[in-house]
Amino acid sequence: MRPLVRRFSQLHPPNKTTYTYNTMMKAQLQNPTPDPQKALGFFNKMRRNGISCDNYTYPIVLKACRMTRGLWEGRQVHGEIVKVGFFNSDVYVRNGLIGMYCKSGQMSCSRALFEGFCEKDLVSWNLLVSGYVECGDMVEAQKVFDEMPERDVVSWSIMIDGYGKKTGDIVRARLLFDKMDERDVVSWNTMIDLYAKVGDMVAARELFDMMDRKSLVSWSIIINGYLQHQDPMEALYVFNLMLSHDIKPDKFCVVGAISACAQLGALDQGKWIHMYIKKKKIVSDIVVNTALTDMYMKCGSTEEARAVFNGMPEKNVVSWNAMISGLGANGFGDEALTYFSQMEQEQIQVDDLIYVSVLSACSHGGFVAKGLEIFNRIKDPKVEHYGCLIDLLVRAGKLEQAISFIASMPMEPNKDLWGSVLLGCRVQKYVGLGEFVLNKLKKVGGDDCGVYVLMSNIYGDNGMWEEGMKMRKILLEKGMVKEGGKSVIEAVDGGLVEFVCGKNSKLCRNDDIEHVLWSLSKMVDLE
DNA sequence: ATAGGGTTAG
Repeated sequence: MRPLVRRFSQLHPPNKTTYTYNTMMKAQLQNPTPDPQKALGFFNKMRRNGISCDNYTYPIVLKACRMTRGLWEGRQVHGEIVKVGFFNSDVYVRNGLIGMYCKSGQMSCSRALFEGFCEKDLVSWNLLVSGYVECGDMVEAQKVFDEMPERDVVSWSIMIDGYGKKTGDIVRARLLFDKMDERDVVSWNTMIDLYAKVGDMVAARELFDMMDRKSLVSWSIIINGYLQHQDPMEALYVFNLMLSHDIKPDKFCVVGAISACAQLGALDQGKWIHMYIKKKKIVSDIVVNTALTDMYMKCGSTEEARAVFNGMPEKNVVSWNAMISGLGANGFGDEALTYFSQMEQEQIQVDDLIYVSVLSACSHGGFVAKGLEIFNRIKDPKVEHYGCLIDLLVRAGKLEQAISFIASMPMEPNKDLWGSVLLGCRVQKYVGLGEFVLNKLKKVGGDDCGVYVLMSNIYGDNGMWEEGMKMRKILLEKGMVKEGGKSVIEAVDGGLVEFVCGKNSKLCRNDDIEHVLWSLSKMVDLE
């Protein structure tokens, strides 16, 4: 039996028509993982085999050039188009050319082509405007926009996005948005995304709530917006809202929700989402799996984190980092080091953050020699790496060695680094050094509330009560208040409850929790 | 067939 469908490569040359090639090239650009290089490969083969191009071929090829930013290839195609005589016959071909030149930043070229067109349509105008926007030339973009014989939602959205992203003029963007006669999903999402990016989640949410037809992009903008601006509770709330509306989230929304669980330490919610992804067959990728690994690690569930990580079909440096930093933070320092060497064996490119994770794993595990060895392998150590090293030495009780390392640093120590030293001063009762460090911290603006409390304790530990009181007085004078600590606890019913320390909040259930803590402490006392 | 929105994870 001959197969009904034959692979492209099995077709004989006479069957390889222009149409077939066009379809193949288009498929390369529309794949989940677009490969414009491959599309251009087909194009070259097409010409080698003497297959003629038609008016559908060139827009596709030009788009491929645009995606690879292959200006040289694009110019060749341009020449061929003129030679073959397609230039003046087809507006799609001409627009493809403008798009290609715009993406390579050749605005004078695009403009000249545009001016020479016998006939231009709305797409030609929009391409020109978006070209200027891309270059950050909002003045010229506005000029062209004003000259347009007619404008559609695309023209307006390009301008809105440009004012927001290129000049940061969100007020102007909003003015344009309000001026629009009609808006589609993309124009709404563009405006909402601008607000979310600058952290104005109130405005973003207001628009989002006003939308009647939200797309998955809209939901993802809001969920990830809350996440990026330290409101994981709200991110999770919106995610659950989505589910209650029977909307199936995609990987972008799901990643936001998983990361929110990681930030909150909401293990049960996280597990539930993990199950939900599997059950609903949501297309996961390396990012989703890395987020899951990180979430399990942050929630202290190392076993499940290992299971996700080891089951990943492919991993990148971010995945390895989630694993290594997670193991270190959960007290599996030696295992973190094992994974690190495995990672190096698999030829994964090590980056700065990996070294931070590995060094802090050494620090928590007390592996001084190993930590020093790894530090010496870093080609261009950053202040964060020195910070890890100092922390490692301080925790190991080697304060003097830490100080001499600081002296050898090619850059200024930051406040975290001095903070580690100050902690060491308390443990080893070094008052004078503590005072020295406090002065350094003042200079880098790192003398926060915790620092004065620590310094006061250093004085106290050494019987210097008056100096200790002085620190307390500074706290009062500067009006420094310890930032309210906040924990989120998963209630028995699966809901999330905030437990706020240092201030009273009517919204949280501090009384209930304090009551439980009180009974627990009584039980401990009885033992 | 050409133009505008989310690149999310450490």
